Amino acid sequence: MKYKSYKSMNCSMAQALDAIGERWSLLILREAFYGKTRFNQFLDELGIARNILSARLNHLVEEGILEKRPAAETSHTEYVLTDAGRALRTVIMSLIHWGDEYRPHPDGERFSFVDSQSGEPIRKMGIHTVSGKEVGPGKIKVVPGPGVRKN
Amino acid sequence: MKYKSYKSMNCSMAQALDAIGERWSLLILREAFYGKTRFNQFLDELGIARNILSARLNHLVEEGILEKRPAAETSHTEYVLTDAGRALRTVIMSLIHWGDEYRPHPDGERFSFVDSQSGEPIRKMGIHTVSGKEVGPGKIKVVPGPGVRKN
DNA sequence: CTAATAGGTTGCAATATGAAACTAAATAGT
DNA sequence: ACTATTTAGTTTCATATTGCAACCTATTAG
Repeated sequence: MKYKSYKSMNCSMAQALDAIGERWSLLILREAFYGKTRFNQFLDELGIARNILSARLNHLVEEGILEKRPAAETSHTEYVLTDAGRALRTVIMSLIHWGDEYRPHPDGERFSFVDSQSGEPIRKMGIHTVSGKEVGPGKIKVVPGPGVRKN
Repeated sequence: MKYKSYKSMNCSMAQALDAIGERWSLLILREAFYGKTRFNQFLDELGIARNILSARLNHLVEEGILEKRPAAETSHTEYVLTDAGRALRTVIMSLIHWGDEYRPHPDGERFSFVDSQSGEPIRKMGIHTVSGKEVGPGKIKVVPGPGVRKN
């Protein structure tokens, strides 16, 4: 991480990207969502180089997004999502929905998602007001809060 | 984009990341959402190098996310979001919300967002079923669709 | 006890990024 | 009309990151 870091920017998104914006990080996290936990599982699934995978996993652990620990009953290592990691599911789901719509697979949807409790399908990600009304593109107004600083 | 492309992966998210996953791309798009349209506006706001900004803008145009055109009344260039570009607002909003929560600014929220029609605040991004019920972390089940191919 | 698997590290070539200098065209000021 | 400034880039070069392959060590399986 010696390319210019986004950390100095006063922007939540820049902070997020500093944690997960490196090449491969989100794909690793997607696999973690799909239940993968081990070094070689990520390796096989993604076709990423070993040294890069190692660097990314370490970074995600440092950032508090994954936890590294010995797997129960064995001395294998496993990487599991923390709360902060699981909270990235909205980012991942948004990217998947965008890809489904604008970069579709010719044969149809690759995966769909359902609520594991009710079995009900998951709805396309959208932006809503607190009262639940959908907010269309271009209808979002930005309001500066107390944490804005002008350089 | 001559690093190994994610295009060959059969995953919607990989396709999305191929379009917007390069360094700086999402920050440029955030500025576009905030209403910036011109080369020097992006430059001043982000502190990105000129050559990189140029490369990213061209790539986003190729990917159909921005449109490059002469601004009305002048011969200046402007870059504006296409529909596909505007559809990325869920990704951006998800990242901002994650950053607000897990990488907060000590003085408080940097920006908040409201529906420009009603003025009502925008709700934290979440995952919902089609009937509107919130789906918690770990409650999402993945269902393979017709577009899955096993390498 | 031996081979295979898991989880790495190291070295090197190929690529990407960042900073600064340089262009060229359009606009603004006098 | 002429000059200075702004806009939107391109080029060059040093530095940083990525990708690939080989190597390594500790566990587990047979």
